[in-house]
Amino acid sequence: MPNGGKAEQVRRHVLHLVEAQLRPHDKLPTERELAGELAVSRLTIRRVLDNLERERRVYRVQGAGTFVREPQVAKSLELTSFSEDMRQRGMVPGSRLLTAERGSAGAHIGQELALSPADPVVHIARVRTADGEPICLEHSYIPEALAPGLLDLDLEGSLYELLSAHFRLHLEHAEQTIAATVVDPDDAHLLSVPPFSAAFRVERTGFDARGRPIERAESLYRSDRYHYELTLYRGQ
Amino acid sequence: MPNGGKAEQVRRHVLHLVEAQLRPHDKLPTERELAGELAVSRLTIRRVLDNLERERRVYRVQGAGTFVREPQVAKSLELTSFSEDMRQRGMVPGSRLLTAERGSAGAHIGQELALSPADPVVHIARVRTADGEPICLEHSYIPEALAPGLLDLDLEGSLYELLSAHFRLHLEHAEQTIAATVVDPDDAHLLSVPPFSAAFRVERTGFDARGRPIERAESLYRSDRYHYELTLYRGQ
DNA sequence: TCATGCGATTGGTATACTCCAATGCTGCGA
DNA sequence: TCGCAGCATTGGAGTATACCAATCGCATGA
Repeated sequence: MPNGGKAEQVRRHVLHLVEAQLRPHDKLPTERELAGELAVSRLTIRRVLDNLERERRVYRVQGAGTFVREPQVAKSLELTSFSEDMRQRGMVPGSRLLTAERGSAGAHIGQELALSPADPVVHIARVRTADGEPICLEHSYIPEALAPGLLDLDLEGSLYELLSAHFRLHLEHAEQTIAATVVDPDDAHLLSVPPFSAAFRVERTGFDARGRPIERAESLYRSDRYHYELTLYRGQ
Repeated sequence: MPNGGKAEQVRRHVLHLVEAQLRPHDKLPTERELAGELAVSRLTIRRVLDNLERERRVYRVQGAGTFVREPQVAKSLELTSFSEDMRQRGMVPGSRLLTAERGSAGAHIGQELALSPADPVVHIARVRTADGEPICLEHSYIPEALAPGLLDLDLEGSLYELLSAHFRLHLEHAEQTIAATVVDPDDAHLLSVPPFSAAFRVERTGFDARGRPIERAESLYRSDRYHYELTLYRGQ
């Protein structure tokens, strides 16, 4: 048996139906039929369909059947790096390094990163670009103790990929606030937009799986070239 | 049996442990122990724990056990009505009705609601308030065929609760885009902010469980009194 | 003293079975 | 022709059982 468990095979079979054979609102075979065709128990079928239902690929109506769901236009919001995000939008990510220096955390950043104000942090300021055009002005702060020698690496690419590959720091979740604002003249120049244009101010603290703060980022996004698209769901 | 099924009882029991008895990273009883104590089968326990794991209340390590997860600070972004949202922030929601009229959908709104441009829609414009202060200027469009007589109801409260209670229209998910903008003088007056202040422009199409568009809403939120706070997770 | 490996424990996967509850079709009767 | 009762179908919930796979502690031997 080269491929995974039965559930995995069932999943592939059903997904093939959903993606290639059927259209939205078409009815899938009944659970009992699937169990018979694929020679697995109905409970296994149900576990697979439970997952597909959670992933919003199908919906179920008791007494009626299981049906193919209308495909989503926008993905639900997930944690991605700027680089990933831009690649998904079909653009080539890049950045121009403005600042890369060692300093003490200070009260504000120290608070966010659970450090004392005197602890050393690495401060990186970059203009992030997509297809060469400025999109975002980003200040990142990383505890130096977690990433010694970070300043000697190439900081033009994805910071997260760097932290993951060189320091085994894997971002698992982030807390983020998003506000609307207007850009002041200095920042406007860096972003190549007129002064007082509309922009997003995004403040993010990133954590690893153990709940340790890894990074604080404070960014300014042009609103004319960047907006959020997301799908929201009713909780429970 | 006044309360729900066994799974529901098990869930309450385990949730009590997680919230009141144990601390983060403490070990829950094993699945077999829980099954014995609560006199249900292990499979029922597992279904409950599967759900709690998805909700990030617990985490599991094969061969080791199930453990209480570190509590989340901010909730992940979920679909809520303006009224719910404001109540969660500890404020009293309200609204001032500006417009409530019947009209034809037109090309743009028709497109979003999957109607032809001539189909009738109800257009409701309101200033949404929190503790009496304007927060958001909102234009809502609802297909009249789905909610006949909507205009005769009290439109000062939650529109979603109205649609749910009177027309069995239950919002299940929404696709939303968020942009940063500045408010023009007319809208600034309605929101009691200076002209050209920063604001969010939110455009949302809401769907029911079958994927039918139910509502289109185009809103303008003051940024000085409203911002997004959310927790993001790495996908898969 | 330290490493190795074995075995008990714990979650992961799969099966077969039973009964319940919502849906929706069919046909009968007014 | 219309409405409704009844029944087959379909997903929902629960049980008992078996075996697999990762983990961890303990005992044994170098």
